[in-house]
Amino acid sequence: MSQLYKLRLSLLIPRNPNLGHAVGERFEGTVSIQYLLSLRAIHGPFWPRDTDSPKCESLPRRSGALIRPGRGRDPRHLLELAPRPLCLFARGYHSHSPPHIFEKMDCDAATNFFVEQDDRMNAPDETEEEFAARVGDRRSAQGSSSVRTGQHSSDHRTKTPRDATISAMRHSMCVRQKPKASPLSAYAGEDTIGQDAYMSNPEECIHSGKRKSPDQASRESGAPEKKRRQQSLTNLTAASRNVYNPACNSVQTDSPGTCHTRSFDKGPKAGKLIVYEEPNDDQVGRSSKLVDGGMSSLSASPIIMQQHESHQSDLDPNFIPAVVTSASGLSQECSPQHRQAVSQQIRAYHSPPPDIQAATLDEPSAQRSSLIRATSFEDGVAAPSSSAVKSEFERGNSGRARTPGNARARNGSPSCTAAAVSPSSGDTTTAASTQNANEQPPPSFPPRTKTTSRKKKVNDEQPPSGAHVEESAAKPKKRPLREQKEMSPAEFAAYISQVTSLNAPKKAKNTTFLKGMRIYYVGCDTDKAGERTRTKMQRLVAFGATLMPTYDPAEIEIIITEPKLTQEQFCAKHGLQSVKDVPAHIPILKTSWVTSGEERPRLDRWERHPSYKDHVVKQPDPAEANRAPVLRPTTASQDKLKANGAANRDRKNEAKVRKQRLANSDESDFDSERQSTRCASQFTEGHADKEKAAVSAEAQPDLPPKQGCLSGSSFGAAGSGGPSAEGESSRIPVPPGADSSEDPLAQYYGVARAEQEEELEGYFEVEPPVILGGQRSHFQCDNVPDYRPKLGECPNQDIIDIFTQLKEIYEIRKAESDNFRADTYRKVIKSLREYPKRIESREELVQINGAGKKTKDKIMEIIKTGRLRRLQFEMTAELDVLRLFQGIYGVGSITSLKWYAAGCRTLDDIHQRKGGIKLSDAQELGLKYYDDINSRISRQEVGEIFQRIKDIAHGIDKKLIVEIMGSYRRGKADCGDIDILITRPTDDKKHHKGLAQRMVNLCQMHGIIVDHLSIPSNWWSTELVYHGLCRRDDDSPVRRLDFLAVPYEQRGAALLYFTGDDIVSVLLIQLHAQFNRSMRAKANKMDYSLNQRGLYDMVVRNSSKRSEKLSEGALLRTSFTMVRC
DNA sequence: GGTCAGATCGA
DNA sequence: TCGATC
DNA sequence: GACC
Ligand SMILES: O=c1ccn([C@H]2C[C@H](O)[C@@H](COP(=O)(O)OP(=O)(O)OP(=O)(O)O)O2)c(=O)[nH]1
Ligand SMILES: [Mg+2]
Repeated sequence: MSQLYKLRLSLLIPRNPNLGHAVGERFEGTVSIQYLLSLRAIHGPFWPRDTDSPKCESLPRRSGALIRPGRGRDPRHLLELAPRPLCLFARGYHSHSPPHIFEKMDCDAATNFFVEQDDRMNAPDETEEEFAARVGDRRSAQGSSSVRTGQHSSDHRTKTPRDATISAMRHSMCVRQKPKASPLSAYAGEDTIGQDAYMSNPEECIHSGKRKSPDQASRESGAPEKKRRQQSLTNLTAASRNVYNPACNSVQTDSPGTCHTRSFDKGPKAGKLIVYEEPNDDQVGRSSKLVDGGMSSLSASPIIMQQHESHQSDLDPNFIPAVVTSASGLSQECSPQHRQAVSQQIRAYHSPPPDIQAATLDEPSAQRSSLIRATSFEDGVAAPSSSAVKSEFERGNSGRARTPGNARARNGSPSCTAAAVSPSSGDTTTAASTQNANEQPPPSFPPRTKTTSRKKKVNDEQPPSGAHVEESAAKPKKRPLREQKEMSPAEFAAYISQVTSLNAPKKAKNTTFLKGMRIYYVGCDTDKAGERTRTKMQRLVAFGATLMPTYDPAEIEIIITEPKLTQEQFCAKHGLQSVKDVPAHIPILKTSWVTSGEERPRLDRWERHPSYKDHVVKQPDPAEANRAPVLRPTTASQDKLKANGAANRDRKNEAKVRKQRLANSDESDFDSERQSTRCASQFTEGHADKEKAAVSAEAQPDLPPKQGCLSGSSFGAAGSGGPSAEGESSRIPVPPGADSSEDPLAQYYGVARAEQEEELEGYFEVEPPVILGGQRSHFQCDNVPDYRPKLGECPNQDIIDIFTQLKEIYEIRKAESDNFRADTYRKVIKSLREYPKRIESREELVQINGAGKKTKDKIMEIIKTGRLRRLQFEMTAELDVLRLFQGIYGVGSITSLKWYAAGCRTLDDIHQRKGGIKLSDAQELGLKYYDDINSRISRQEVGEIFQRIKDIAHGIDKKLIVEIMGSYRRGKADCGDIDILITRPTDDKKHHKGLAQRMVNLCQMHGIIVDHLSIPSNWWSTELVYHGLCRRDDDSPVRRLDFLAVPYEQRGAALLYFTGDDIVSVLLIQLHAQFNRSMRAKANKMDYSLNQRGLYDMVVRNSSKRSEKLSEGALLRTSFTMVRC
């Protein structure tokens, strides 16, 4: 029995000016708790605004009211705004939406609820009493009962014939989706379209499935599929024990086109997926579609993903079971019984209309999809106040100058003016008139037209001659480290060294940071090298280090350990009495030392770490002091030596130095090195000061902060701040003097350690204001929803700003570690933004999702002291350079680091190939069009370009479905690129193979496409990815253009993928809200696999034990994607 | 102590 | 296989 | 860095 609540909701999402949606207003009425929950589930947690009426006891405070549909409007329209149903999952899984939602909304309830939702809301003219009387009694929801019965009710698969099912779906959709003449219909209009499209889906599938001959199917799937099959079989063999008999799955499809709801109870965030199954056509057409997620089903827009036929098409009946069998692999984690149980939960389900893909795809106007609206809604929620809204959308990325702040660091402007490359002349495209996609290969296969010289694929490779192209889909997967043979750390060290050395010759030159350094790494594990240990070792080797497998004081130069490893443990591992036994000349550093390279060619960061090592730390300062000195000398002998200098610890100095350098001009490596060294020494002093300051509480925050600021912010500041010090440092070589600083350092260490041990890497205090200043406008919090205490800024903006900085740092330097920390910060930042009031106590932090102990500590520190000590220490200079380089298309963290190490500091350096660096074709273009590519594109321009391309496409084949995706589809005010999805119905038995190429060729001829960034491996496929550069006209900037062609059956999944989630760009870094990732993670957790092609079931993942065998069979795939049959 | 999305393309 | 990108 |  559902409880009723009075609800006054305020829709916090202002209208999205780009989509012309008006969402706001208010709704007052009575609804059931389920309704509330469902809304919340869809739209994510919102802060309760009016706490007066809705008694949301059952709802966590935070999850309060979500919406505020228009006054007098049927709030249900909001459902139609829901982006993608599965969003729930995503939210539930990644975004920290309280799991309880899933708990409360069990599958049955959710499913039924959706069907009945009409009845759960009061009619406009209905009194509360009336409503209560009606809704209070569950059975009252008879209206849709028939539908319900057919669709959801039973746990057993409905026997409803396919047609019936479909019609039932339609019916349900109608009921549910189209609120009576809702004012929203304006944009809800798609529903109709959606329905049609939706309905056609299943039918088409079946159709195509049956229509296709097994032969054909197998042909299409091609070799890869076979391979996979073989592999899978192999796998099976290995794991033939636990057999999961699909036959046991009552859900089996005997009736065609049955929809199943699958529920999952794994983990706290369990949810469910509703799967639509095609008729069990043994040979072909078996496809499972992910209709949506539990609650999502309520949304008017379910998403359907169909598997590509080819995936299953050639699976023979026998094979399938086998595959399933392979699930035995899973059995270890998930017993057959369990799976069976789960599967039994599957019920027939009538999916709601899938407007999304259908609508969009079928309907040209890209804008009006509800999805967009939905998304925008989401977006709005996240950020905004009305004004905010605007900001949300408009601000998008535009706010932050795409031109990286780095630009300043840029000495020379990259000649961005380069003219577009003229289209290749002899294009076959010419022929491109309107031809239909034929089964048969085009008469003359279009030659690849890449302007740039590319040798690679010969497009024509796949002769269209009728047969064969493998569209395959076998996807290679990377094999988890754990699959590798088990080895002890020492063994692995030796192994990795060897392996690397074999491959090294090639790369060697780029990975020299640690070249020649004999490093002994000690992880936390002893017996066998775990994932972390392996990763670290690999990294060390990758950077050129000579990894010593065992602890041999005579051979070792440096010891690197994990922060967590205590000195006691260290000693125990090596049979030492105390760390003191470690020769003074061997510094014990943390892993971060390697990655913390400062500026110099070799990663210097590590310098700051010399002090850390617990062992060392514990030891009297002298010890460390000694080490540091020793280090230098050592380093002196080697290139890296420099880096080692204790001095290095201070990044600030270096940063400053660098900045100066940059400002002045590049200096030779030598100089730079020397400088850094000098600086370092001074730094130490600086640190000492800081330390003192820190120790004495914040009594003397000034000095330290300033330094920090200086280093971090601007030159000028630097000069004024720690003036003499820095100035001198750079000028005065600090020879042994540096050593003198050792003492101070020692102290610093002591203090620092305590803090550092926590894991924070050394960092200096920085003045938040300075750092934060420029970026603020880019934060979503800029505009705050009215329910927030203050408009314009989040109550915890300062914390957010600091965390944002940390996140950025980790992202730019992800090459050196991983990106998971940045992800964590992202989550926390998001949570903080959603938190309505100023955080004052640690207890409150419980509500900040994603914040663990360390994060909480940081937050508290910020609250108490106004700053995070550790924060920046980042050498802004280096960071700026890396960021600058990463602004070049095709250049990521690793490449930027290499270039930096090679001595490059500006784009001019890159141009000149300073240091002998090499650029790929794409990077070349990225450099050439640096500014263009890094600027946002107005919707207007995107629309124009898209229209031209679309026209061209339709000139080739009117049946081509060409739709714009990405941020444009989401309604963003500006776009980073132009994403276009291409597909084509196959009802006339024709396909779009080769048409994408013709599109590209024609676009080139028309001067729209100017160059290519990457070309599909096979043009003759219905499934391909193309990246290029285009421009509206000769006077317009060059823009990135992405084509994604997919088989018609996969359009749903492709749409889901390509539409993605909102992205907030901050200083060249894209921060995806992670919609795709989270949804995929969710699917994964449920033992499904979701990708741009569809949702796959029966994914077999290597289990620990099996891994051995598997690994042996090198061919082993990490997972098999099967379709339930 | 493992996992953190899953895929394509270039080199 | 790795790096970058979607 | 968090979570399982
Ligand atoms: O790591 C990623 C990046 C993107 N995508 C999907 C979602 C995204 O929406 C789509 C297009 O990518 P793009 O980089 O163009 O992002 P966008 O959302 O269009 O934003 P913008 O182009 O404005 O930067 O590809 C992913 O799945 N994973
Ligand atoms: Mg885009």
